[in-house]
Amino acid sequence: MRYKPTDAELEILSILWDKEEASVREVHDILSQTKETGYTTTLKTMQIMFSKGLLTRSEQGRSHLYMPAITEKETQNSLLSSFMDSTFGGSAKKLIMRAIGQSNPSKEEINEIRQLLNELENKQ
Amino acid sequence: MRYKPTDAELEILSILWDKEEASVREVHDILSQTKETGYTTTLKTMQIMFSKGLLTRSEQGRSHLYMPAITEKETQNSLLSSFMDSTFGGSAKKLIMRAIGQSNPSKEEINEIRQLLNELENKQ
DNA sequence: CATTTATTACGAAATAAATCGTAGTAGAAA
DNA sequence: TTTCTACTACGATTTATTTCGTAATAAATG
Repeated sequence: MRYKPTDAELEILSILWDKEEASVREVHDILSQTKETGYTTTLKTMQIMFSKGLLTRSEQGRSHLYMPAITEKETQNSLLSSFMDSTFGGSAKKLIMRAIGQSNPSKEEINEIRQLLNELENKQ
Repeated sequence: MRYKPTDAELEILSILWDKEEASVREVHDILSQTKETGYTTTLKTMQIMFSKGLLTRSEQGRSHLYMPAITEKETQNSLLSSFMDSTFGGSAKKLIMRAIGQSNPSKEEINEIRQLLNELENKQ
């Protein structure tokens, strides 16, 4: 797949990953809580996403019900890898260390990360 | 500061962070090793970056010597934080766990990350 | 049945980013 | 001195993305 959604597309995808499926109206109502935007803008963006294959849709009476066509995880992975390339010269370590340093994780989070490191080490 | 450079700008900044300072010609020669692009495109982009305050420059004979006006670290931090927001819903933990899982760190890298976690824990 | 409302479709404008061509010119080379 | 070369400046075009207005119409409401 490897399609890189734009910013506006990603906002809509996030809503749909959360709700599983939704009409343009529902998406727009959520979107407009945090962003000044017109209904037809949301509609048009979702139509474009449908035509690009980012969303699927089914007829629901006279309107449509939209669903994401790509998973949250594969999209995050693909965006993460291009972000890592462009901003951290491809170095995962640099990105990870910086994110840890910048985010001030709680004790619990630190332990979760430790556990993941242990698991990875055991697999090697 | 908090200015978010575009992709093309970031590529140029990366070269200048590495070389400290460089002429358009030098930047372009490096850039064109990995990317099909014309000299005046690089020039124009750097002029725009200068006018935005992303670069400074000094007269060097008839040409200019450009330097980054923002540091690598502050730029990475700012980009990291907006990437975290847009792609991982603001969750540093999710981003970190994913990056670790995806990157398959070596034993040495795992230990470096562990050490950073220990340091953070001791500070709390 | 007539009117209002909610929806889609779609063209087009607005905005942002990247690209390139041309003109002018200082300095180097012939 | 004349010609060539390398550089800047800058307008304009191209491409991508986002935004919005209008028309058409099905369904709901009065």
